[in-house]
Amino acid sequence: MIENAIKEIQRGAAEIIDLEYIKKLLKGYYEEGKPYTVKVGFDPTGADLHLGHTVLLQKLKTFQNHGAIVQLIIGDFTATIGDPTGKSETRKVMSSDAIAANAKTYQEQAFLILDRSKTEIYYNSKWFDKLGATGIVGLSTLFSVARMLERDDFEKRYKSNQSISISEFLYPLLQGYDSVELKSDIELGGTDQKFNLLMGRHLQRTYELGKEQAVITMPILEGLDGVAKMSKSLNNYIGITEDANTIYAKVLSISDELMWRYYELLSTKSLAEIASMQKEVADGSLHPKSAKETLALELTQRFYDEAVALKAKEEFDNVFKSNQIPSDIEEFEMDGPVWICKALVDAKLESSTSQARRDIIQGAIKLNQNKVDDVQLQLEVGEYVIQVGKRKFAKIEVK
RNA sequence: GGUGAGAUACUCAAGUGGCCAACGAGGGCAGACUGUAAAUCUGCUGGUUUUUACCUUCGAAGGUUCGAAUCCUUCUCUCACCA
Repeated sequence: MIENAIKEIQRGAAEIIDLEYIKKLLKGYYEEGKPYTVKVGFDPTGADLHLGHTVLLQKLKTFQNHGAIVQLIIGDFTATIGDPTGKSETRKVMSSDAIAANAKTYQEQAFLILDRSKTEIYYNSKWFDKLGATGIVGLSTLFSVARMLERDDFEKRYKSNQSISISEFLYPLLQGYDSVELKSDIELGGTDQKFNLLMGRHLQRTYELGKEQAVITMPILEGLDGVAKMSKSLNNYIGITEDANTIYAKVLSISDELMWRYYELLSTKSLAEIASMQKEVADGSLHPKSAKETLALELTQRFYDEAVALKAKEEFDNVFKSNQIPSDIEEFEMDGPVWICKALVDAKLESSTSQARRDIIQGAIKLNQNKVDDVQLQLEVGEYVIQVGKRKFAKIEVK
């Protein structure tokens, strides 16, 4: 049982620090019924979850299946500082209302995966407000600048002459202090969080808690382009609240290589199953596209249900295999006659009439399935289905 | 506090008085080919129904000039070295 649990926990993990401690916790649970805690932080500056976040959530769910209580931290205090991870330099100071709203949407989305009854929610302003300036200065004496600069992000930025603000040095300390306050047993995060996670261990030792949290880092999921990490700002993400058709279509658009990565990190199929599919694709007995369809169905189904997922597949096949028009497209009404470029902008298919003009010249615009080649075309009264490229559609009624 | 270097479009980066809506690369979008995949090839990539034209843009504000991304002044920000 414990062996099995360990295997599930190790799956896909980038690095596990102090596996022995995790084994001990599992033993404690299975032999004596002792619960243990797994901490995870959430930065409330953005609340829309995408598949990249679910890698972490799935792992937390695995822990819940094996007796863990998840400590979900809403970093309302740390949000005022900004995590230096990555490059984001400027971040607006958030109002507490906005943080509360983000925290709420975050929870709604997170509980699509997590077990609510095994999750505790904390706002870290609760202890940081109490800590005060003295406490924070005290905290900052516990770590040296030289060690802080060992951190990869900082080192790179320092060497490439980019600015690092003092407050950013504070961030890892504060995140680590959360672990002291909650006496966490395990903390999870992305590989880019490793430094911050290790800080938790360092501080727990300094504060003599008598234990040091184990740390598990999960790989950062690549976005749809297969290169950069999945993120909303790069627009290479699959949001978990997107509609079923979109999720299905986006999964199908990833490269074959990336598909295996997604299988490993997102699918609930066993590693053995995945390996055998991989083999079948390699020897030609399974078309890579149908492997991808299976994945797309699984992921769509996770956030909806089987019937909806199957419908998404059917819709997709209709549109792209048989070149039909999607059944559910946005409709716009406008007064005629209307210039086609203007209509494209009004239907939100193009960002400007100049862009629309360029796309017409390139033959990217179709009107009722026929290519448009006249930039000056006026749409007279009637109903039209207008299309940009392969995937953007709108229905326009000219009055 | 002192000295020096720098800030150009989504990113990197050329341009040091008119040939600049601004070289090049990446990214993005579109076309061909496909499995809406990848790879490859091609085109586009500030805005505007004046589209071989016009308008706005090179950290900010002023100034010089017929003309400024380019010269001058002040300011803001970044970095390096010294203290």
